Amino acid sequence: MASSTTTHQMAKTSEEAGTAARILDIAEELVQTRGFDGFSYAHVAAKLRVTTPSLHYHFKSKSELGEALIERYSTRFLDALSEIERRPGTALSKLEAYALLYGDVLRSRRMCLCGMLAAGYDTLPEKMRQAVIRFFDYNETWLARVLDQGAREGSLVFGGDATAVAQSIISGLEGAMLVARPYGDAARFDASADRILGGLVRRS
Amino acid sequence: MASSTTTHQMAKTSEEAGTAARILDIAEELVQTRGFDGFSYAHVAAKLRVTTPSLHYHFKSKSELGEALIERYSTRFLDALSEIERRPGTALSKLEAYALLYGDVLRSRRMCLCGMLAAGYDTLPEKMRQAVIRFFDYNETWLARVLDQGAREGSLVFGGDATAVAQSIISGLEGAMLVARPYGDAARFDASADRILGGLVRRS
DNA sequence: GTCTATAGGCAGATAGAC
DNA sequence: GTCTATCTGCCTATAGAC
Repeated sequence: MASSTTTHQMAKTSEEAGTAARILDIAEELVQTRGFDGFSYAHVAAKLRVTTPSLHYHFKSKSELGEALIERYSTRFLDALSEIERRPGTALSKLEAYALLYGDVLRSRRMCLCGMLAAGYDTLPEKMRQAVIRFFDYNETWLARVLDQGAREGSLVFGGDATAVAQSIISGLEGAMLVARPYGDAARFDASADRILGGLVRRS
Repeated sequence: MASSTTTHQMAKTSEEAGTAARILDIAEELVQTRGFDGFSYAHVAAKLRVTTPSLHYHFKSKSELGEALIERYSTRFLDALSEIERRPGTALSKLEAYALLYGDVLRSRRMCLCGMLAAGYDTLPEKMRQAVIRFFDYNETWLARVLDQGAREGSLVFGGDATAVAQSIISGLEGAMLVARPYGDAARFDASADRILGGLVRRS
C-alpha cells in the first residue's frame, strides 16, 4: 500500500494533517456550534485561508462533506467506546466514562455532532439522515451491552429491558448538552448526567 | 379599548385569526421542524400565499418575528402550566401532565420551539437568546415548585434540591424529543419520559 | 395591507487557467 | 491543489405604487 496521497484519503487529526482532514476539523466545529444550516463553505474557507472552490476539490458537495463529518465522528466515538469496554471496571465506571465523552464535547463549547444534526434532521440530505440514525443505534447497542453486564454483576439495577434504558441514557445526555450549552454551564450538564447514572445504582 | 386593529396586535390562533397570527402559526411550525436557520420569509409567504414584503409589514425583521414566536410560545406554555397547577392532583400527576405537553408537541412531528432554538443558539440574535433562556428558567421554576409539593406530600422521592431535579427533567424531555424525532417514534419519547418520572417515585 | 420591482449579499457549485 | 471568474439561485430587506 502506498502511503502517498490518493485523492480522497481519510487522515487523522494531528499536526500536519492533510487538507481534507483540516477541512473536516473546521467544518466539524462549525456544525457542532452553528448547525448544518448555519455554516457554509465560505466560513470554512475563511478559517482555512483558502477559497471555496478549493473545498469543492476535496468534498464535491456540502452533503458529501456532511457525510464525511458524521463518518469520522462516529468512527472516533466508537473507537472511544471500544477503548472503554476494553479496560477493566464495573459497568457503572464504563457508563461514567461514556458520560464523560459527552461532557468533554460540551466543555469544548460544542453540541454532540449527531445531536445537533438530529435537531435539523428535516433539512438533512438522505444519506446524512441515515448516518445520524446509525450513530444513535451504535450507541444504543453499546450501552445495552454494558447495562446487561451491570445487571449480571448486580452493580446496576433497572426495570425493563436494557435497550430502553440505553435509549433514555442517550436522550438524557443529548438533552443535557442541548440545554446546558445556552447557559454556558458545564456543571449543569454534569449534574444531570450524574442524576441519570445515579438512577441505575441501588438506593442506599 | 377599541377592538379594531392596531397595527401590530397579538391575536389568538383560531379560525379567522389576524394575519400576524397566521404568520406566526406558519413560522412556528417551520422553526420547530427546520430550525431558525432552516426557514425563510419565502417559505412562510408561499404557505400563506402572499409575497415576502407583506410579511415585513407585520414583522419588520426575521429577528423580530423570532422574538414574537418565542413570546407567544412561552405565553401559551406557561398558561398550560398554570392550568395544570390549578387542577387538583398529586405532584406526580402534574409532572405527567407536564410531560404530556412535550409529548403532544412531538406527536405533531415538531421539536419544542425553544429546544430547537437552543440547538442553534450560537446563531441567534441576542434578544432571541435571552427569550430562550427565560423559557427554560420559567419551566425550571414551575417544576421545582411541583417537586417541592411532591416532597412535602411524600409522593415524590428525590435526593438533592428540587431545582437540580427540575433541570434534569427539562433536559431529559428535550433530549427525548430531540432523539425520537429522527426515528419518527413517539413511543420512544414516551418510554424515556416514563423513565424520567418513574425515577421520582418510591421504589416498590 | 398587499403588491411589483429591486437592491445587495451570500449560498453552493462549475469552468478553466496556473 | 488552488486559484479567478462566473453562474444561478435564494436570502433579508426597502421603496414606492395601488
